[in-house]
Amino acid sequence: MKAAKSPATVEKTAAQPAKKPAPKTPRKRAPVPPPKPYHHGNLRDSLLDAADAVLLTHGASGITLREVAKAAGVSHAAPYHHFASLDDLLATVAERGFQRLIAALEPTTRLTNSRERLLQISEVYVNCARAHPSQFRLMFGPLLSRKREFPALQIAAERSFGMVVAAATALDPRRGTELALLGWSLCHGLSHLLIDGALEGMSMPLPPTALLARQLTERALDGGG
Amino acid sequence: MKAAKSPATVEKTAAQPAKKPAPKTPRKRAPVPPPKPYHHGNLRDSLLDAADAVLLTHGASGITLREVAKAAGVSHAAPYHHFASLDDLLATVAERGFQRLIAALEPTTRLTNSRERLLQISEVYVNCARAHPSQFRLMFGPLLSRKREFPALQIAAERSFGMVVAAATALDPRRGTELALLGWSLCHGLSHLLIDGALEGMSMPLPPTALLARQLTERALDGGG
DNA sequence: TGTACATCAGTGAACGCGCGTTCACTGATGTAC
DNA sequence: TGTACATCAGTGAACGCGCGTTCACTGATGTAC
Repeated sequence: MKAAKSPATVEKTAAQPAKKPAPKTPRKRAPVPPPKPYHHGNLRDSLLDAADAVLLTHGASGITLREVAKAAGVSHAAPYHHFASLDDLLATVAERGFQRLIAALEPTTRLTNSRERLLQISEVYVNCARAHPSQFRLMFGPLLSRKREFPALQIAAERSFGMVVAAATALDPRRGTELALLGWSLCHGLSHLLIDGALEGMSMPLPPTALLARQLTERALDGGG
Repeated sequence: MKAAKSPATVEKTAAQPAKKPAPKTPRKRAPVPPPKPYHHGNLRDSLLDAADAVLLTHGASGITLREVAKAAGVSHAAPYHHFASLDDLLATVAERGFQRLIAALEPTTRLTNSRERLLQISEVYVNCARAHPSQFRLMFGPLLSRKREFPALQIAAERSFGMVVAAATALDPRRGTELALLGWSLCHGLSHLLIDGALEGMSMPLPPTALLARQLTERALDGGG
């Protein structure tokens, strides 16, 4: 890239002495138009980050190829050099969601108290869903049923569920799978009810949402009725 | 309505003696082109039924005003004489979904054993979701967060949750709401995991899906760990 | 170090499509007289 | 019972829009010599 081509640079070096010196602050605030190289360097990752941002701002239904490309600052045809299709991109976004969940669950593997481990997994799971609701919906959306077409998504999804099974099996070696499914269903349902607004305006006393996951899981472990 | 207007009736009574008797089967299979009156009579309900059918055949993402109108056999502008917008129609479809759930739950109210009542509610809930997965997704979709705009939807949703609360309160008068939320979350999450295909190909032994709801709820009531 | 050239990774125009919604219209219905 | 007329409930054309995807292109990069 030849810097001399930029008009802003030319103005600053050659033409500056001829100008009146007064208004220099606005010039310094935006010194040079963004470098904006023709080749992006790491557009694939940038597109995935942009997709996360679009999920936050536009919701799960507002995520389109064109919107993601716009958020990444490239033309809407550029993503096709990195993803075969919109579904391919979305499956990768979903996969990263599961990887984010796995990373958030990772600290719980160091807990030796199996019961506490399961309780913390519950908290993490629901907090994750509440922090990234649209990504959560995408992770369990229509693409999950087609996970055979997206092996990386399948592996990440299985691995995250495997962490729940491992904790449940540590607590109950004989019926760990069933206990895992109980805990997973409970947290998954609570997450959905919370992020879908099903509980809002229900005119009934509920504990603070931040405590719900632990509280309900405790009750399920201790016996509810 | 005047019965004499129907051509089918006329054929059967007056014109029958004059006809040759041989080929009567093809005539009777498709006796007359459909009456297709200009005025439908009960298009509003027909559109709602058509929407249910579209949900079954095209899934939750395939339900559009035009598709519903086509399924009902009318032009795509006709629904606007009965619904203010697509969202208005969809909110009514979702409301009918909750009403269907309420109707399915109704027999459980006659059970005197509170524990058995809660167990059957679990079964009915998950079976309902599995029987009508797309409708289930619509019921808890984006419109539910906007239930203030659709009072009938809000009332139906609250009433269905109220049935769970009533059963849970009968079992545990002190902490009924919490128990209801536990049971509801558990069944809601299990429903989602089942209909979204999250459990498929998970390479782990699971009990038959028809038994899962009761089994997991039993374990939550008795204590899981 | 320079040059020719293949390859990569962008651009922007264009494609066809289905969507929700609006509009002027028209056929059917119900009612007052 | 007939007739005039307002109202209702359809039709079909048209609107603008955003979508995923394709295409010919071009600027940038890397490599062989």
